Amino acid sequence: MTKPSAPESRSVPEKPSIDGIEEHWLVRWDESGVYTFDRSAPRESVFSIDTPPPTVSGSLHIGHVYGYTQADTIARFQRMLGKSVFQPMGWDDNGLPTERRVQNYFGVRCDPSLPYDPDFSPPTTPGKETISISRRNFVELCHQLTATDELIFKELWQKLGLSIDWSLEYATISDHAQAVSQLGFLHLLERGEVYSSVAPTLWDVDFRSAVSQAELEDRERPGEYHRLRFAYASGDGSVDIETTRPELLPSCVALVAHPDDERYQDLIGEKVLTPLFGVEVPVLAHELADPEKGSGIAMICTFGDTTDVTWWRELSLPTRALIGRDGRMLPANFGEEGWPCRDVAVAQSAYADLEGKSVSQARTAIVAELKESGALIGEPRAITHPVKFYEKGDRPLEIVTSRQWFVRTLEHRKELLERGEELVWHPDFMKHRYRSWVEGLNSDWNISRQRYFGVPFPVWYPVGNDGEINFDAPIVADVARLPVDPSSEVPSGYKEEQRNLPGGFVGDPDVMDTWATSSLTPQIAGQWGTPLFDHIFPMDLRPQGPEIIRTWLFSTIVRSHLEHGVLPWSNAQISGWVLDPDRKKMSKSVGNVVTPMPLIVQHGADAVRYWASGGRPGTDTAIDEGQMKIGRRLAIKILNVSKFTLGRLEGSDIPGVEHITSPIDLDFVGLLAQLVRESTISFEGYDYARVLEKSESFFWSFCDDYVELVKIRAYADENAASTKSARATLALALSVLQRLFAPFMPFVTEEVWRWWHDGSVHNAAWPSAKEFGSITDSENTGAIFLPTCDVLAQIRRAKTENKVSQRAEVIRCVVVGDQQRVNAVEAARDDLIAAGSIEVLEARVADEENVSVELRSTPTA
RNA sequence: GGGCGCUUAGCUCAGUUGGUUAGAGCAGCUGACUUACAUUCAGCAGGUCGGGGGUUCGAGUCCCUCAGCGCCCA
Repeated sequence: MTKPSAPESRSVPEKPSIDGIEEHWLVRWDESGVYTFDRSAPRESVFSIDTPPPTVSGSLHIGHVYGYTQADTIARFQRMLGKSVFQPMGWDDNGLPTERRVQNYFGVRCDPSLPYDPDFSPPTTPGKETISISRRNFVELCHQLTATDELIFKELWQKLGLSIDWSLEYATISDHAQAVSQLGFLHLLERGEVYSSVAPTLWDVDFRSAVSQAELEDRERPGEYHRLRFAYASGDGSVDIETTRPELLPSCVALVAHPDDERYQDLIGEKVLTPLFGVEVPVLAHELADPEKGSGIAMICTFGDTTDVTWWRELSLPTRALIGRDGRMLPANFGEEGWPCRDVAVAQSAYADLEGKSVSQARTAIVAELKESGALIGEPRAITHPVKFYEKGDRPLEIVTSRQWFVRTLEHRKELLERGEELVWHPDFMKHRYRSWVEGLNSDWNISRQRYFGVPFPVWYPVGNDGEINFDAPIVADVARLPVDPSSEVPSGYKEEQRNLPGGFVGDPDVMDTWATSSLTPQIAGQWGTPLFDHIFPMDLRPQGPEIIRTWLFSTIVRSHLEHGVLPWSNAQISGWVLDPDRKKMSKSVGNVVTPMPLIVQHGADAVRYWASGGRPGTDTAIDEGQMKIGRRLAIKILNVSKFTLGRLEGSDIPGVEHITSPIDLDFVGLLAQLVRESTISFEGYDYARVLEKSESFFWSFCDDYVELVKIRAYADENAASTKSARATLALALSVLQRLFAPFMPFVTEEVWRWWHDGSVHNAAWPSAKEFGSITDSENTGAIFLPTCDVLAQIRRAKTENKVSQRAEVIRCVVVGDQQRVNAVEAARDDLIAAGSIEVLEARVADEENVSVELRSTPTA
């Protein structure tokens, strides 16, 4: 612990203020490296935190302030416990949000077919016409824009007082991060944990990119059930199905009903003909067919939704894919292999109306055809149903068949569930979110994205002499060369001239899903491969919001499990939502998103942190400027009481704990010891909010009761034991309270701490029992101080009720009560007399409990 | 459809393994310029703890059930 400085170097400002202290201490902290991680610290004395880096292209959000502050209180507590705290900050810049922002900000579009233009510079404001630029130019703009965005974010985190070691700053699109990401990929490839395959893929037709299960969301959309009549292949009867996607009829491969559905028992195993196209398809049974839905029998198409994919896979059905990557109907080849039908000419003519049309145009067209043919029974029936969307997309997802890289997750489901149990969740119930997500996984993790600003796959593929690309034998990059860009670099053993030619090679054109890189933040920030990594990994804490459990938290566990065979962190602290002042969820579309900087400027960082620290893990909190005002008031009170208390200690040495001898002081310090003990336990259990609440309540009692009781005594004869006792107690309590508040209000506590200490409060030791010498809290703790406070309150009440000043003199005060109460009053007699301006104080034992107060002059009421 | 969480004073929230008369802050009201602080201090008032049922000597707390709100998964 930092020793109090010599009295002569103690300096308490005449008129202390919290204005300007933030700028002052930010500079000093930076200069003196208060938050610098000690790389020499052994793992057991390190506390490492894996904060998910924000996407700087996103907007500054008060939710970040909320969660990051909560994690920072833990970081600061651990630092004060003596741990070397590894708390880096990064920027998650790769991926779609940045691409979109660059497109809008500069008015450009990436066209990978264009050559690089070294002289290109974007217009200062986007023009009317979108400018097409090469991939490399586009990526350069991404870097350029994120660099400026990063500065704005960094300023916010610093202003908020996050105790980050900025020398560890990282970005998920840096060369280092790319190398880590590619290395991680190659390791998975080597072990067969990642594979490429042509498979049904969730596809956003606007973004022209694959999307993973984790990026899906259901949206309720209006739709129409169309009742279609399928004739039996035997020619002997028909069955009606209902579908919201009649345009997929030409890619129908089967009908399906629930195995227990009595209506269709006889039909299962039979064949039917699709209307218009005359394609013979089987009627099958599967549990996922919902008897309640539509007519209870559904058509399976390749592919209308994810259930189709499940049926297709589990029932081993053929593929007749008709939706292209642009969302338009592809050419169909009825009569050719894989496209059987009764009459090719009829089928082709029916399809001619659909080919090349968008999904919705094709629907209109086929409905007209079906109507005409009589296969559409009745009018379409309007319904509302959940439709799968890419979370950032505007049109329903389609499912296309394409080659993608997948990380194996399904076969590790059991182990991943066990990892979820092994992780300590704060709050505990958040683990259900993880469990239900893992249990509901229905596909391996697709990590291919057909985008530009991301980490490329470090592989090429050989092109055979026949011009066929051999995807099964990828040429992997040498580890020493990472990061590589296969679109501009050449695999060893080849020459650039051989690119895209028979006998040569092609580079993998895709980039990785952002999560494929973001899931490696421990490895990126911890500089995997260097000794640092072993000092910080596995990490201690992952703080994050609840909305990224299925993405970030999950994918990070997957990577750590597959790569290292351990959990990436031992604890996960899940914050709640920040709601707007009316307790509504904030969203851009509603326009109620609150940006944090103005709040920090107006109320001060300590005040905003006070508000954020009041939100318990997993608990939603409304933005409450009232709470921030209370926080500000608390900061000012800390300032003032520190000034006052230290003023009492001026001109003398600060007496040590051994000078605490007065009974009420001993009792008060016992309560303080209790507070410290409980606070430490709460903090160790990640219950920072309780620490703040308890400390705050104790602090106000310290100010309003203890200080009021002893302020006269602390002024009295400097050499008297009672004076020394009061001064020692004041000093100890102040020192402890300043440190208890330090994780929450780093600026004001640093300000007041430095008035009497040389080092930073943030490097000071967390208060502990040993500072209290032989004074401990026990069952009887509070037996003197608390009744004394009660008596004092009764005296105050009498004065208030009689509308006189609190300084008004009491001629006579009689306290009656049990023996303990009488003992307390006797023990605190001198302090009570001083604080209450009492002339005669009597205390006697009685069955009843009462305080009678006789004032000198009672005003005529 | 399955799951999780929440519901306590006008507002925002505490309330630990069941245990005196359910707490705090804010807002409200009434007072006091009290030499650290009026960015203060003292005091007052305000609740059948969402509804119903149960276990118990005793339930805000445990169990069942219903309702509303929020979220997760399918």
